[in-house]
Amino acid sequence: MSAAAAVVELSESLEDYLEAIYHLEHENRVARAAEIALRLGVSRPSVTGALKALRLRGFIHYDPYTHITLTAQGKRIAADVVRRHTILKDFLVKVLSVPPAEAEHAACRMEHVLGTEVMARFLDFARFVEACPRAGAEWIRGFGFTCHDKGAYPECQRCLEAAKGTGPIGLSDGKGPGK
Amino acid sequence: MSAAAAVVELSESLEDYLEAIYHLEHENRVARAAEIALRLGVSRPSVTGALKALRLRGFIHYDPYTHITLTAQGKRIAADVVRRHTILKDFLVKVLSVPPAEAEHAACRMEHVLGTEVMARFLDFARFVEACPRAGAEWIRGFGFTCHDKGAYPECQRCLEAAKGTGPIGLSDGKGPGK
DNA sequence: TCCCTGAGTTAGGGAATCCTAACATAATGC
DNA sequence: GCATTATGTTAGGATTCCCTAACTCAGGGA
Repeated sequence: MSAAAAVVELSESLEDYLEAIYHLEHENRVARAAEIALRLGVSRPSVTGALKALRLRGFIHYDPYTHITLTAQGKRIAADVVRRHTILKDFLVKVLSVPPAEAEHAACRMEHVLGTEVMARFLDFARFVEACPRAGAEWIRGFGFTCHDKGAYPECQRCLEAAKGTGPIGLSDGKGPGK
Repeated sequence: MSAAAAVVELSESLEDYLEAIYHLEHENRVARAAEIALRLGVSRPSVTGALKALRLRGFIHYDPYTHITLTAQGKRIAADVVRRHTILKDFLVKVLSVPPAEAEHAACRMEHVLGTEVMARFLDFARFVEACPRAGAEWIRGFGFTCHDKGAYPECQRCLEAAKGTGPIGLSDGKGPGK
């Protein structure tokens, strides 16, 4: 959209590499291939390949046997991926009460597939819920606690009972084939 | 985990094919390759390849030049994908007020990456919001309307103003690099 | 200084997914 | 029944992403 729009489409995989480099650069000032491999659970040759692809696109400074740092453009993209990740994880944890470890995992996947508009809604909603004095965090907590502590918000039980029945949302009753 | 657990891991791509076949079977009783290709925006040879992969895994009845139908197992998996899609789209539209077309697109991507637990939270939350007399649909609509009609719920404006500021959620102020 | 170790790379492959071009089959219309 | 058209398949290739095995390079210790 804007002039700052990404010229090159990044694959999910390359976004993951960029994100890892971003984190490692923050932790250690530079990223090293072995650490990237460890973090992403891939082999070192896979990292080398990805680094070449990222350099080709102008996202990292890199030459064989040198340390790796993000270019300005790379930093911008990586920061955006990290931002999306954080927004999604926060939403999952704070609004939907998904356990942090699972939220982390789900955010890792979701971060690559949602557009700017949808991301903005996730962010706004989470903020709204935390800020709204009419319902807000307390209200949400009523929902959240049901996942861990059925008795914490007794006044919410009635709503939850209703919600568990076949509501207007969802095709089935929620006991699909599972997986 | 259970005996009903998927024995074979399906790729996102194959899940999409299965989903398309499911819909076409419902619309036309049988699915045909050209329609699948049209629906998924791929070439007909790509469909042939996918059909072989799905047959190999026991998800469809299929022989060259014949019509395509889902096996019992295929139907189960496909129905689950469709269910996830519906839950996510409903959530995006009803809770986050994402425009239907965009919600459709986002749901298409999300449906492949979220586990059972997270899906359950999305479903429960949407039902809860619609069922809760304390806040529920009205409350959510206050949020939703802000996306389309700033003045509809004036009593929500204060919360929304607060939410727009730098809240506890999100790394940046929301004006990231965009994409 | 020289060698050893570990980090990084190249070489060579495999799986998944898509494509185009060309061929085979089925269905339709006269 | 036969030609035309639409549908479906095969052949051949490109891309992405990952792997293992083997080689190269750089830095630390004797």
